[in-house]
Amino acid sequence: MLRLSKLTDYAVVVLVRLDAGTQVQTSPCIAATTGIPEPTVAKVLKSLSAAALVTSQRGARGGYRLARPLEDIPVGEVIAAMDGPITLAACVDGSVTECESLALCPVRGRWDPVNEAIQRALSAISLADMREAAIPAVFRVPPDADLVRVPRNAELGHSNASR
Amino acid sequence: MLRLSKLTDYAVVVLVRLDAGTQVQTSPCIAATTGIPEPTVAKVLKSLSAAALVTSQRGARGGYRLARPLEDIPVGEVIAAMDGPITLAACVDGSVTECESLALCPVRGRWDPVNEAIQRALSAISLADMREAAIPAVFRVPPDADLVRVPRNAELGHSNASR
DNA sequence: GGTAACCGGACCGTGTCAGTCCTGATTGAG
DNA sequence: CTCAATCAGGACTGACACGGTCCGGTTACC
Ligand code: FES
Ligand code: FES
Repeated sequence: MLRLSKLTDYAVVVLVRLDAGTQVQTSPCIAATTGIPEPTVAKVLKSLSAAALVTSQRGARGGYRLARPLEDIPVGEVIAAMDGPITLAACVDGSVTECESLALCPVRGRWDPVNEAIQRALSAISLADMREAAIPAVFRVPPDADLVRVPRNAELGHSNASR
Repeated sequence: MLRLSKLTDYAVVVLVRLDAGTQVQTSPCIAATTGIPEPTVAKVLKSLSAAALVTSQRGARGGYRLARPLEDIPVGEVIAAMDGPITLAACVDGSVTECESLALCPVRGRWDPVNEAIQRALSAISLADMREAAIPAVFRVPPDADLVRVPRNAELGHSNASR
């Protein structure tokens, strides 16, 4: 259904959450304030760090910090960081691979304009646009509260309640 | 990787192929001229028929025909016919379902503008645009040749040669 | 009536993905 | 100096959607 992976959605949530405050934030802290399971948050942060969207501080009192302001992060870049490059079909860009019966395919390489249009649309929207849009104040996290360190064994209450 | 399903790619191939000639074409015939396995072609045609993109003629000497000229078929409609409605995340449009921890999600419903941008990009490109683009003449199928009926047990030679 | 083609399902192997866990490497705090 | 907190990177597993195939039934031409 042309659906992006759930990890990408989490990445946007984490990045927006990371925007509050200038201090580094640990993955357990982010997990607690977003409701996402902690191992998953760690995984997302690692991918984001590999893509240079966040900077990491190792060691005790370490954590993550935004590498760039949200305004400079197009949503397409987040998708590319999590799900790999945006390629609708197997035969876009210069990749000649994959398509086995490419000698017969009449639309060989014809997905390129479509792919390009999507990439352009995804580059025009930044994470700030997604944050700025009208969100009920209830959902907003206070910028300075909840930034206290939470112990690793904090009760999150999301263990097996959903499914 | 934001990749669309292979069936959708096949659908575009089949639709472009169906544009040649005004007569109805059977699925074995299309399968032979495109190199796609015949049962798969039948499945694609069925989905396309359900979406009213092609019209079907039952009975002997039956087959499929384009319901509209290629110019009037945006590629987004084909994707919607094959992969369902275009919904990047689970929470777009009015669907409040799926998102379990929606009370915490800070980007609730914020994928809507992104989704909309993609839909607009996908609606602006028609199948004719994908066909018209420069395709080497070698890959073009002669418009009137190969339109002869092929028996169902024709040797296609794609059984296990590729993998 | 026979035959050729579509119709609408069900069916199953395979591959990808979400989620978890474990073992290091690094750095600040005590 | 020692320890604990935290990130880094990979391996592993179960769930699930997807690609692909097949079957009985129906419709229309010959
Ligand atoms: S889909 Fe790649 S050549 Fe046809
Ligand atoms: S992804 Fe749907 S509410 Fe967050």
